[in-house]
Amino acid sequence: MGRSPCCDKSGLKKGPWTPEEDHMLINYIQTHGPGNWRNLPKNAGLQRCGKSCRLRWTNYLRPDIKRGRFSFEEEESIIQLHSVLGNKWSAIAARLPGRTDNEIKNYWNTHIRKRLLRMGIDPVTHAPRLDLLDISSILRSALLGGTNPNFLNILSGAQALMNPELLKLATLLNLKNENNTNLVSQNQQQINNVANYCTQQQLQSQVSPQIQFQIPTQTNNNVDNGLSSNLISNMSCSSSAQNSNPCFFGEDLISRQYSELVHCLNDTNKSNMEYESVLSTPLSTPTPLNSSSTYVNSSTEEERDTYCSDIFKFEIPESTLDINDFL
DNA sequence: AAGTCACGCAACCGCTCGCGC
DNA sequence: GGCGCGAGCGGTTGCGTGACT
Repeated sequence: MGRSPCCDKSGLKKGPWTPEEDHMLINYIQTHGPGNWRNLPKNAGLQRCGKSCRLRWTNYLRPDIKRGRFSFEEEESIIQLHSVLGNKWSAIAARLPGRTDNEIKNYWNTHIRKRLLRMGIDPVTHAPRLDLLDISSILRSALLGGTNPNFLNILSGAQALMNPELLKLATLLNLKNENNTNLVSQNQQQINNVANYCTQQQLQSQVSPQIQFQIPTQTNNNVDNGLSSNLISNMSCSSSAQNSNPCFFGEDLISRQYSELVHCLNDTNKSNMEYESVLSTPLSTPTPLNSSSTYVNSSTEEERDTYCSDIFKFEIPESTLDINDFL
């Protein structure tokens, strides 16, 4: 079955609408209401395709359309909705009063998409583009005890892409390794388990759109239940992700690996005091994704970049990581 | 001042879906 | 069930404009 043209295109005008055409269309719709787009141009005296009239009305002339710059709240909503709905622009527009699907689509393609790419976030999956960073090698370097004076710098560079709890763990291990060179040889297998997990997680995260939104809650002081459970919850996908993501990583394996690791760490410590002090220190203060309190509508594009970077960023204050505090 | 380039956005195109016959 | 049609949706295009050289 051949596709019939939406209208007879001969003699119909294309291109930008003139103010006169807009006025004619508005007048007609105000009198007769929208609908029956096929006959509307003829009845309104417009030399336009009905489809073109509908688009002009729905995307530009409709009185309830909100013009102007997108607010941070709207931008945040778009990102969140897009992570769930994908390129369903009409569905996203339905949840943003006054915005059209076309406008949202354009804004996504010209602003948000580019910003996410700059941040190393895949705009399709909303996952960090870990293919740009060999995290497993960084963690291995830390976990296997290679004394790397630039380790914290490496972590700092990686911090925008990594799970904050992994950073804490790797940082901690690096520091512990400096203090106890026997740790590696004694617990090689456990450490390798974690490193291997990180490698798998790195691969998984490239197809898991939910991971980057697993903003952690405040770290629990309890080493065993706090670190491992919090870390596990962040490494694992959300319940919805578990249902949809075939790559979901079972919690049993993660739990076992981290129980082993935490047990290993505890064995090497006479006291948990310094360990807990590390964990209780606010290494990260992630900005809640849902928080709108930090938004300023009049902010510049650069400020938005900064804000959006902060969504995925967790600070590691140098003072917090003063090695002397741990020794 | 003129030319070039990059960007943003309105509009178009082609496809799918739903409904009535 | 098949067909025709209208409407809607998502991807793409092309023009206007401002920045840059």
